[in-house]
Formats: sequence, structure tokens, C-alpha cells
Amino acid sequence: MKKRLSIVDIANSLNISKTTVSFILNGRAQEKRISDELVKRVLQYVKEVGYKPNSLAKSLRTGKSNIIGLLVQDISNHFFATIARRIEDLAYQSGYKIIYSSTDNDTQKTQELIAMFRDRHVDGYIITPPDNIEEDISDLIKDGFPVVLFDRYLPKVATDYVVVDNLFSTFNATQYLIDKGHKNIAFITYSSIQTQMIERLEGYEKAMRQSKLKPNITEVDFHTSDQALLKLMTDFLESNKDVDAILFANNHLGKCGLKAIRKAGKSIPGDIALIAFDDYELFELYTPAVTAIAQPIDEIADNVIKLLMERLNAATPEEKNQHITLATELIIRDSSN
Amino acid sequence: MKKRLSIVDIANSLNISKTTVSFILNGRAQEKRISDELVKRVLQYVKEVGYKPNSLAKSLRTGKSNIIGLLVQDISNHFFATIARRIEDLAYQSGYKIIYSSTDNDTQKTQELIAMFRDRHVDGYIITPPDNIEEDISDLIKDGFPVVLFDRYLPKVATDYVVVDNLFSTFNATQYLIDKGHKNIAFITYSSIQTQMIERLEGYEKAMRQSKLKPNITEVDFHTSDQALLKLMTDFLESNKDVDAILFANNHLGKCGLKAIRKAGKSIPGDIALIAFDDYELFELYTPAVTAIAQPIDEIADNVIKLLMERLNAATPEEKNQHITLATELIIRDSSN
DNA sequence: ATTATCTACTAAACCTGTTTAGCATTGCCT
DNA sequence: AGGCAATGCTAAACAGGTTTAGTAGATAAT
Repeated sequence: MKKRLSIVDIANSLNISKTTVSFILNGRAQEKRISDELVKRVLQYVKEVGYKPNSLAKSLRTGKSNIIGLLVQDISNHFFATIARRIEDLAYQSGYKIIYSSTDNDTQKTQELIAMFRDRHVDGYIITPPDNIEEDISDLIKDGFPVVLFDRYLPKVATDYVVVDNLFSTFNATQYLIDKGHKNIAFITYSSIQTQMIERLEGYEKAMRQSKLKPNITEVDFHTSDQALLKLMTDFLESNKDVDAILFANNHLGKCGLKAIRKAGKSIPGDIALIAFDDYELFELYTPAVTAIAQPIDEIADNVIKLLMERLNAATPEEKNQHITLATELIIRDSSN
Repeated sequence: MKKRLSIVDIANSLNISKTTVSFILNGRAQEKRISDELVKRVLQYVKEVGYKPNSLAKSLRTGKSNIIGLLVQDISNHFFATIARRIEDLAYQSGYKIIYSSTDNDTQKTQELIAMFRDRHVDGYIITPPDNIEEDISDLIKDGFPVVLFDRYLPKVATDYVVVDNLFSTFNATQYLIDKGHKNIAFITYSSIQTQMIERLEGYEKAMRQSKLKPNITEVDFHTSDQALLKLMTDFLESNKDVDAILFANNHLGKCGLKAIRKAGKSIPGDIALIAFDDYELFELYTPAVTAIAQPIDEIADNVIKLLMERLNAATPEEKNQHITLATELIIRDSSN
């Protein structure tokens, strides 16, 4: 195990000061009036021996790490995994690395993760915030760290965020079902105080109210296991025989709902029409295909990174916050038109 | 932005040396004969003011980081995302954090990521190695870093790994198709020199050979876009009308194959039988459900972490390498039995 | 000739911990 | 009384960079 070269080794080999090496490697040669000849010699030598500065030492001194902390709700969820992947790629292109971790919508875990990120001196944060995390995020912002939220936002926290037009999306989807003649449209969602969930609920309620239909809302706990969820949905179908359409508030619920409907032997959209929030290969390939509200995954990732980069590159902390709301697309797949 | 407390601040506040504080916080008080009374006083104060050591400084000095680097092929792939998620949880329980990133099966990107991980002083590596990465990984091992591979291994590199019994899995799946009376069984895979892909191919070939059937193998490039893949599969179906069963070498190919078959209007398993490597909610819920070779995701993650932890906790580098091969399960779903 | 300015660097402090080597005091033994 | 060990703690070096303040020598201005 040969020891890694340090900046001192480089300086000694060239009989110059490590200060000079540091200036040259950080592109401050001109500013510091280092002769072009020496610059060339140092760069040449550094390349030759493959010297790479120790970035821990660098971060320790500068407080910068070129690392972005990404906290998503659950990296094994297709929606978040795809966004995370794209964010990773984009950040990489701008010279940033990503550290990501799943919050599991668990406040304490998220607090610990934020503490860990802070501790590792990450330069910026991208977060899908769980409940009751307002204070921790406000602290980050107060301490000058760029923070971009996505998927949902925190009404009490002033920061940048990227979301979709949830209210209109479910309103529109519900209206679509109503237009197709459905009367007993159920909405299955998580009981959550998160903005995206609240807005999805409101969109549904608004459409139902406008058409003077009676809402049928089921709220399940976020931490319900898949098995319990399946049972719950099965029971729901059993005791709501009159329901002729269901709108699911996210992809996971949609997936479980699909399983339950399949188990119950009902046909889609004959017996029961379905719309799921978040599109999914599953919904596309399912027979017959499931109508879904597709979120613009690439656009979300692009905007998140754009906002974060703007803040990272800003000389002075930007006072104004940017709120980006993207449109979703209702992908109609039921062939019974 | 109030400045973070440093160990010097603590030492000064208590009028003692920072050495003493460091010893106490690292549980070396007894060994260093620090009086119980002082230990109590320091711990009390540290807790009171909420001092947390700067782990960059710590890592710089000790060379340890309590971070594990995880390199998966593609975090947006369900198989890897689920394993990554579980590895994250398990590592967390052992006091380790995870940094992960996608290699995209790109050698150069992987080299850069390994360099970055090294640079950030990660304590151990979990990797799904791309091609031509033998040297970089050997270097890691030579330099004493614990490395565990999974999903595939590198025949020329002596290290721990966790894989599944790929050869038997495809042999068994092919045999199943043969037993059901299929004669023209095609195998669609990536052209890859990675062990898992080679073994899957061999399993298929072995079963075909034993039954004296003619193999029909299509190898596609790993970096083929989804769109191109779909076209390719569609063309394949078009020009291989006699094929009555297809075995796909991984979940992504299976997914695209499913799309192509659907587009071609063929029925499963009536017109054509399918088996995909890797199970998937999609395959379970697809109508009619798709038979699949399910990898034991949790077990893979558990064993990977187990091996890594053993190495991390070992006082001296273990010479012997452990190779764990797990069984897959053929989940039969075609109802035409 | 003296002073000011510019050029091309560099010594030393700094970031925040850990670790090594060592020091003052007390107690014990002979 | 003198030597030795144990006790309880600390100064300084170290990890590997960046940054501040400054210096030696050449040239230009007065």
C-alpha cells in the first residue's frame, strides 16, 4: 500500500512552496502572478505522478465539498428512483456529486440524515420533506445553505421548490371520470398533512362538489404494510360494491389497488374504472392499460437542479424564492371510449 | 449563522486540554486514566451544549469515515433500487452510512466514482462491477479496503461476493418451457462478458443442448435505448414467427419484450410463452401474469452486508474470500397448465 | 542615490480533530 | 532520603490542504 502523494510531496519534488502548488492547482496562478513557465511545470508534474488533492482536507479548510445531499422519501419507489437518477446525472455534469438517502417519511431519521449531511459539509440540499421538519429546514436556510424542496413544500418555510399542479391534476382526473358517466367515484389516499396529498384530495373534492356528487374518501396510514394495504383495499371493494371508479393518490396505492381489484376478479374499466397518480410501466402494460396522471419526471429533476445550481453559483444569497409548478398529463388508456 | 463549536471551545470552556476532551469522547478515558469526575463533567457539558465533533477533521486524521460506498449499475432499476434500499437500512443499523451512485456499466464513470469514494475515505465498498474494472478493484483490495461484489463477480479478482445460481436458474427455466412442450425457445440477452450474463446464457444453452433443441440467441448491446430495444424486439418477433417461447436475461429486457409482444398483439402464453429473469410487480400483475425467475433480494442484501461487516470488524485482513451463491425461485404464473 | 512599485514567490497560520510523548504530583518501598 | 511507579493530565505534532501576510529582488520614478 504505497502512500498517497500529498501537496507537500509535490512541492518538495519541485523545490517550491506548497502554497505555490495550491495556487496553481486552484487556478489562481494569474491572480497570484505565478510565472507561466512554473505553472506549466507544476501542472505537467502533477499530471505525470497523478496527484489528486485530498478533498477531506480541502473541505475541512474551505467548508465546501462539491457534494449535494439528496433526501427522497424512498429510493426503492420508481418515481423517486428515476428522479434521483436524473438528478445524479445532471449534478455530475456540473461537477457535483450526490449523496442520497431515504427518509422513509420519518422525521427523526430525516433529522439525523440532515445532521449527517451538515457534518459532511454538503454544499446544498434537495429534499422531499416529511412532516414536522420545518424547524430543521429553516435552520439550514438560516445558516445559508441552498435548499430546494420537491414533490411537496412546506408552507411555513420560505425556500425554492418544484412541485406539480396536484389540485388541478386530481380535479381534472375526477372530472374525466365524471364525464365518462361515473357517479360513485372513490378517492384512496394517505392520511397526510403534506401539501401534495392535501392538494390531491382537494382537487378530487372540488370536482365532486361541482358535480354535486358525494365524495367517498379513504385515508390510510403511511406506514401501512403492503399486505395490510391489500387487505384494506379488498375490504374496501367488498363493502363498497356501488363504487364504479377509484382515483388513487399515488403510485403505490394504485399498485396495491390494482392487486386488490385483480384478486376480487373485477374487470377494468368495465366493473370499475381506475386512475392512478404517477404513471408507471405497470400501468401502461397492464391489460387493459390503466389511466394515470403522469408527472413530468425529467422536468422535475431538471428544474430542481437548475434552482439549486442558481443558488450555489450566486455570489450573495438570493432573497427571493422560486416556486415552480409543473403540469401533469392525464394519460388516458381505458379503451372503452 | 452561529459558528459551530469545536473541541477547542469545549476545552477552553472547561479549562482543560482538548486532548483530554478527545480522549473522553472517544471512550479512552479509563485507558488514559482520566478521573471519573472529570469524565462526567465533560460528557455533561458536551451534551448540554450539543457539541458534535467535525467528522471531516476526524476522517482526515484517522482515515476512517464510517461510510460505505455502494456502486450499483442503475439505481432507477427496481432490482438495484430495492437492494440498495435494504443495504442502506442494514448499514445504518450498524452505524454506517451509505453513499451510492450508479455506474451505468460505464468503466470510466466507475473509475471516477471509485476515486471519489477513496478520496472521501469510505471504509468499504459494495460494487456491481462493470467490464474492465479488474485493475481498479484489485488496487482497492491490495490497499486493504474491504470490497464485496454482488450480482456478478470478477473471475480474476480474489474477493468476497454474493451472486445467485444463474446457470441453474436459466437451465431450470428453459427446462420448464421444454417440459411444457415448447420447441422454439429463444433467449434474449445483453452481449456481455459479465459472469451473471454468461452463466444465464450457458444455462439456457445447456438445457437446449440436452433436449437437442436448436438455440436461438439474440444479444443486444447494453446501451441500446428503450426505443431501439422495442423496435429490435418487434423486428425479432416479426422475423421469428416460429418462436413459441422467449426467455429474457433480465428484467429490463423482459419489460421491453412484454411491450413488443403487446404491440404485436400476441397473447401470452397462448401465442408465445415468456419467462423473465428478475421478478417484478409488473410481471405479477400483468394479465396473464408472467412467469419469472425471482432473485432473493433481501437475502442478497443481507449477505452483502454480512460479508462487509465481517471484514470491517476484522482485526487483521481476512485472507480467505467468501463466495455466496443463493438460489432463485421460478415463479410460475402462466395459468395454461 | 533613494524610494516606490511590481514581480514572483513563500512562511506560517488556519481548519478541527487524534495521537504521541511527556510532565508534575503523590504514594510506596527500601 | 532517594528511587520508582502510578496517577491525571497536557503540549505539540500531525492529517493535508487553503489563505493571509509578507519578503527578496528587479525595475521605475523622484
